[in-house]
Amino acid sequence: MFEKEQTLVKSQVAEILNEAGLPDEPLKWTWIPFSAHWGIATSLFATASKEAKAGKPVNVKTRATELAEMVTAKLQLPPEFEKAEAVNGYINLYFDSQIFAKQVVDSVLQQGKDFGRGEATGKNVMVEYSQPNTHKAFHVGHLRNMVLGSAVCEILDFAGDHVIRTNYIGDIGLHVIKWLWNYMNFHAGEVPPTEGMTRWMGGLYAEAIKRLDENPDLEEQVRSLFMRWDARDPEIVALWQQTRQWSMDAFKEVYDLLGIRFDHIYYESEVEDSGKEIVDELISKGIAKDERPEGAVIVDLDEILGTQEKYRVLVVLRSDGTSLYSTKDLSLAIKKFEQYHLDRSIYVIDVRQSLYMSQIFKLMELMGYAWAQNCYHLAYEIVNLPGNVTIASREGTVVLLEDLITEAEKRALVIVQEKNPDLAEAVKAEVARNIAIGAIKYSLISRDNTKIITFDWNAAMDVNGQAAPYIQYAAVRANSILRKVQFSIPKSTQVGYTLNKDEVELVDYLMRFPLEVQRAAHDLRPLLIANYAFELSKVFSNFYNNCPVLTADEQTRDFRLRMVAASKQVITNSLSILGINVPDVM
RNA sequence: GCCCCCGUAGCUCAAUGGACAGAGCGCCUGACUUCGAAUCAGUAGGUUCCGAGUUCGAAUCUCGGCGGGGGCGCCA
Repeated sequence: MFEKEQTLVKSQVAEILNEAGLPDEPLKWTWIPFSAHWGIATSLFATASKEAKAGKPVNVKTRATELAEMVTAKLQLPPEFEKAEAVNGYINLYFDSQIFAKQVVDSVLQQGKDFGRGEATGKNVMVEYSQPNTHKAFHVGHLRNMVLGSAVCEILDFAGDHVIRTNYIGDIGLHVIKWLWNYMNFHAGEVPPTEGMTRWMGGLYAEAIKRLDENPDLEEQVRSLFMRWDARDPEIVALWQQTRQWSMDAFKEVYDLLGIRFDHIYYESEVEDSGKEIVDELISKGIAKDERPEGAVIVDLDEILGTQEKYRVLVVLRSDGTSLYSTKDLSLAIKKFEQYHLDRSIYVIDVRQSLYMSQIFKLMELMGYAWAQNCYHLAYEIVNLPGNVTIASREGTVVLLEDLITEAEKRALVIVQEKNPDLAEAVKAEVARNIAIGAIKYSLISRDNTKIITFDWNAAMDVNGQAAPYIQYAAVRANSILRKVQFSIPKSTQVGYTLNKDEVELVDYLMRFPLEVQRAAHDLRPLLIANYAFELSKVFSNFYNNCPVLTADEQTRDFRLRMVAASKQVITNSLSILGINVPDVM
């Protein structure tokens, strides 16, 4: 925002340095910290350092101070700037509070829900996330993927990319065959209950694992069932289709509840055959070695690339000719680029698959696909249970998603009941849902992708401190003020009074949102938005406590009302790209 | 053995290579007749795991340790 004014001043500074015959060193501009006013700043250490390296006998620190003083003395500030200061080798350029505050608030209110949206980049970016396996249950480990992936999609979209949100359903593979085997032998004809379908599906899978662990001889039956699937035995295919649909129906409920959506859904089963064709191609090209029947079909990446213990060996087909995850992923990667004209393909997958992902990408490169370098593995750490216990559906150490959400809603409802007992029951339920889901999502997003999250019931549903409900509450309070004036926001006028520290800080934070969006998109880190939303809410809460709006004199009241409306808007926008709703009351 | 990630206040975590390392929780003390106290103000809490190096400047980059976690041929 205010790029024109900023660019003008920045180029002026560069010109002054240039005219003084100083080395050309790009300046890095940041915000001025520790100030009741706001503006932009840059240090001159880099320039001074370059001078010193060029042989000039200067002390970098004192020279930077000198330069900063020289520049600020010569600078012709545009009227939008209040003053320029040289401090400790820094140039601080202060904005004129009145003028900038008006501009910031005006643009927020003009742009509304689009405030912060970046210019269209014209880039097609595919983000694959969620990737659930049918015939298994959703648990909190999957939730991190969903929440992260979905937020990344919304952030990229908001930042200006054209995003294709994709899901990749694990609807076939050994786990499905094991489930079918258990169903056919011990649960033939049963149908899932209408409530808790994923629990039932997951339960049957865990049972299959248990039976097979207890009696390894039964593995033979599973293998022969896999062969029947491979031959597309009609009975197996029909049963598979039926049971797979049960899972898909259950998934849809979860996605709807969490407000998660997809533009395209791929299924493993649809890329299985084409994957095998690619394996044949790899063999004929001499990239893959066919060691069947004794061994599998493998690609020795280290041997091909001349690396050592880096890319290792990728198995692309089982020795019995059945497909693996890799078989299908090869085909899918190609299909994605063929179907959409992708500039970038992002895979949101947990960090344990880092080697595997790099193998797939590298193999694509070896096959001659130039786009391989535009594939990116967005790795995130897993969610553990207390005591470093890994969540595993086969171990039964899972916290089911439906249980988590149900419990969170229950707890949220108790609080709503206590804080706001007069609300209609339906409203209470709606509010509780927004708070519960917001709290869960925020707890997963407000940690960096590389950090392991230890799941804890209380932490996941935390409604105190740095958590979604705090942020939602700030927006709700803003909304309450606006309701008092029937949501009639005064028209834009000059700011006719001196803004205090809280007001300046509030406008400062409002202004930063578009930049935070770009940064979060660039780094693929929703955490940055989560932090920003909290900081903004905190600043707004300060403003709320210290700056009376409705009882102020007219001039003050009018601009403060506009600040309140703008704050509500930006808080809402920032939570919105994290997939968190803001209720009207709570 | 090779590779990746993490290590910051008692706990959970932040911090585009920049000015004084910050929040939340917890502890203690205050503020509701006041636009909603799910709030706010204040107190206390640090050898940023250790050691070198690069740099004008390092929690951040490089190297070497220590501690924890993960990955490495037919699971996904």
